Amino acid sequence: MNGQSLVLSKGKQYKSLLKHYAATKALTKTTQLHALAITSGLLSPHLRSSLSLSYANCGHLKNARKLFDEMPQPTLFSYNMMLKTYAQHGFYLQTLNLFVEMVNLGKCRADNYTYPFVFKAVGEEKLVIFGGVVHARVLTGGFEKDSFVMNSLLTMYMNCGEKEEGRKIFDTMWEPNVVSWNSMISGYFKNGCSKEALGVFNKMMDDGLETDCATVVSVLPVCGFLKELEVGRRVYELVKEKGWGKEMMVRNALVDMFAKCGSMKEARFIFDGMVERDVVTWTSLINVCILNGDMRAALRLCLLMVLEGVRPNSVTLASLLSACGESKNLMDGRCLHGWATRQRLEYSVMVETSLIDMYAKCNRVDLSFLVFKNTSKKNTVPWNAILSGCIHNRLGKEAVKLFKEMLIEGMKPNAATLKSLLPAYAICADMQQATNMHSYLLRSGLVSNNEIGTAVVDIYSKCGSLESAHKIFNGIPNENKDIYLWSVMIAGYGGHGHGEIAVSLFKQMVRAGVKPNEVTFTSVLHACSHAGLVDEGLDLFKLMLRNHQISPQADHYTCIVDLLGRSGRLDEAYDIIKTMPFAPTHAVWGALLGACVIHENVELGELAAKWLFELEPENTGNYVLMAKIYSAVGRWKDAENIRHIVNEIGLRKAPAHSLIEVRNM
DNA sequence: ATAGGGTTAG
Repeated sequence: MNGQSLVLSKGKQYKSLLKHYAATKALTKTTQLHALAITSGLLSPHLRSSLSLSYANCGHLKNARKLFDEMPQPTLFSYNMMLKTYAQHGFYLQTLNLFVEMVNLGKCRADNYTYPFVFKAVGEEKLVIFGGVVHARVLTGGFEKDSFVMNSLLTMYMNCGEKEEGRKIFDTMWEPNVVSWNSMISGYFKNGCSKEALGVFNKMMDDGLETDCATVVSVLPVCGFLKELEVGRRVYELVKEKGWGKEMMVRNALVDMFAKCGSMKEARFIFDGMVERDVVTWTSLINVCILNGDMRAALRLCLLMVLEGVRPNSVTLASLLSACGESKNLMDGRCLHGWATRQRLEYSVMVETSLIDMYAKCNRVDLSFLVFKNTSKKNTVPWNAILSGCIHNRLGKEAVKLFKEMLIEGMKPNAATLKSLLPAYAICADMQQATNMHSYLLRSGLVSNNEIGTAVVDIYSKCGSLESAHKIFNGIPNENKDIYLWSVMIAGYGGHGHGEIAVSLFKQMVRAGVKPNEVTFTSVLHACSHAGLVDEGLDLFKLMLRNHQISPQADHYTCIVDLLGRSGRLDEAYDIIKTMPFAPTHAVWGALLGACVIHENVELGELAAKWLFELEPENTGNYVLMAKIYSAVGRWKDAENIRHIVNEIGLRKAPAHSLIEVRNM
């Protein structure tokens, strides 16, 4: 054997070895062979290609790219493999960069394998403009009949939020297959068109088209969202008929669908019938408990999950943490924070966001900031969370400051950012800042968004400029005036003592065919009580009680007690409290006590105070008010006794809680 | 070698 043929046979041997290493993801062996190839001078372009592929499969992207770059003329296959590797590992921008390099430098023509990787990356990065350019290349390149290319193009548009474009691709497709149909279902659902998604599925069934596992996995979340239990059951029948019930994904989707449709029995039946359960199965069931408000059961399931050897992921923790926030359950929230740390999940964006949100909702925004400080700040979601956390704790100035920092960091605010931020300007009530923000919104074109428009009206009202608020209100077309906008405008006038205008706006709203809800009634009753429109308020309250779609809440009773109490009709106020269908809250008794202070009524004052001392024994304000009544009527001794209690509470109360180190949990 | 599916935070 001469030298030449020895090299060739060695090269062949190495190539087949690398094929094996790539399949078994043997990184160490790949590295060893790489070194051997260098030292023996056998590193040919062909071997580089095999080595690159092996590194790629082992997940060592750096070396894969290095060897790729060392190839004098990478083949189309090598390009495609590199693109695939980047796309599979979530390096979408690198995918697109390499694609541009490959096409623009004229190195290779893209083929039917290239485009799906590219469209995947475009869809994930939501670069729809770029996607359109690649779309054009697909057409000029004559790929419009390739089902893989066209399906990936369809999904790309759906992932970019362009459902109309996606639909167009589907409608003009040469031969839509089951993947195309499934993509339409999931695409519509992702874009908030659940009805259309269900329509696509029904059409598939009616036309007797081919369906598969992915079809049912796509349509089941739609059934759950729409609470279409009957359709969900039909899908379950289909699953049994086709024998897809062994698939974990199908079973998980069934558990979730039945749970969301409120059929715990069927959800449990599927769950219990599963021999193997993964983290998604458990998370789905945990979510069911959370939905039912049973945190203890949810935590018990966590324990069972761990005992079965299934580890939680960031979704599991995010669900549990957000439940703690909703129920102001700081204790469990902190334990879960510790669990997240031990599971090395605390630096996942989703967990960070839920932690920020949970602490803020538990009124511990100091801890939210501690978590936020350690986030990467490259994602808008944690920013939005800390902004809404500030708002929840009425830290308007801090929110505005954070927003400015966010802009400086180069973050792009989205609609959710502004929704979180805008109440800050209403809290600050600083006209200058509000005007600046308004012009920012006008420039960004976001004012046309209904929710944002409502927020602007609210800001101007809170800043005291009812004229500006009303001008914007009038500028919104009548058919776009929804209940939120009306409520804000009514509350604006009510808050500044213009009860008559508030009531007349309320009547206008009803005439315009917008049904008042609990919030509108609170606003208008509040307006009446501020302006002393006692009978007007009583009439509205009676109207509300007669309207059976609206259930009177504690807020409404507080308003009406305040209204009657301020005008001196204390006995009537107490009569109303006695008719309440649920236990009066501290706010209701507080309104009565406040009125008793104004009108120096000892008897009812003592009654209200008795309840208040029981409901919120630590609130010194109640004792002070009662002392005030005693002093006013000359019962100095009683007043003195109560002031004494206030001092005792003050001494007993711990000093302001110190910042607790979360990291030590 | 290439396309579609399950839990989820602001």
